[in-house]
Amino acid sequence: MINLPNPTEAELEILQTLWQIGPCSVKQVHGLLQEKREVGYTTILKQLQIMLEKKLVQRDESARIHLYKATISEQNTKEKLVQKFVINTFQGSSHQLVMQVLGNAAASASELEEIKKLISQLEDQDSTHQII
Amino acid sequence: MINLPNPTEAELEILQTLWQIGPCSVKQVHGLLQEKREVGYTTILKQLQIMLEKKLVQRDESARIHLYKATISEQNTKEKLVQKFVINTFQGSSHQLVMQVLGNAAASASELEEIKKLISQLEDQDSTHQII
DNA sequence: ATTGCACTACGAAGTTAATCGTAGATAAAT
DNA sequence: ATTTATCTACGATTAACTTCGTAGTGCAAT
Repeated sequence: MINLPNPTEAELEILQTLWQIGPCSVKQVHGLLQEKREVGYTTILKQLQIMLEKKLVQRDESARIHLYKATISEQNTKEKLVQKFVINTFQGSSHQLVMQVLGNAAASASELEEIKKLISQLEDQDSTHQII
Repeated sequence: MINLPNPTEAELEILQTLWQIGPCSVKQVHGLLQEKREVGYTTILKQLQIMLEKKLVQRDESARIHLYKATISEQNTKEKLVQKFVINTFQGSSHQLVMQVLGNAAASASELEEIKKLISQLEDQDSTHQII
């Protein structure tokens, strides 16, 4: 497992659509992004070509219309992005980040419930095999 | 209240030290950052000058040695950075971010406790004046 | 007064990101 | 077989960030 570079903003935007709907043509990706903001077709094409060089995606060239798909997983990518963000912004304290987000974003009751549930699970784990 | 641009990575690094120890000379900032990584004196100087133009800092020029201080608050800045990050990476779902972080970063028992406490407070608020 | 030191100002270069226009190639439609 | 539409390839441009070298300025110490 070689370590690929973190995707940039524009690249992440494209990856999100690849994650959502699987292998795509340039046209498809462009169509979806176009709904959100004005962007040229060749811009997306070029991005995908760059991402191919960086091995962030791979493509199927068997047909005339090339199909691109992400080579990196959504989960793993987001983990790394979060990690970097926490280091830059909260000097490595993910706990601080959570407090910040919870205090800030109005969470719905059901969301809070879900988070509580996760915490309970974590606490159970902690009591058995200590992580920290 | 005009809206200042989000600080870049290098700028954020400098802001963190200004937030920590208050108004600083270039020398002080450089000294602290130097402990973490190799960086030239004039690099920091230039950064601070740029940040001055952007109004991210203001400076006291009364003495020969200029003193810089942050014009934007730590809290507010981090809020905005988190907001942007959540939009880019989790398509606006801060709830997803929290789940990701909690599931990932091993939190200590006391930290989990603290988070639970915050959630309880939030739930109390919700029952009185509905936020969502 | 001269020299030296510490600080600021400014310009320049190197990088990376992001965007798009033009050209060339392939297939489809007339 | 031409023409038209649809793709891909590639180069160029622009802007932002980051970094640092050089030069100038003024204070301080001899």
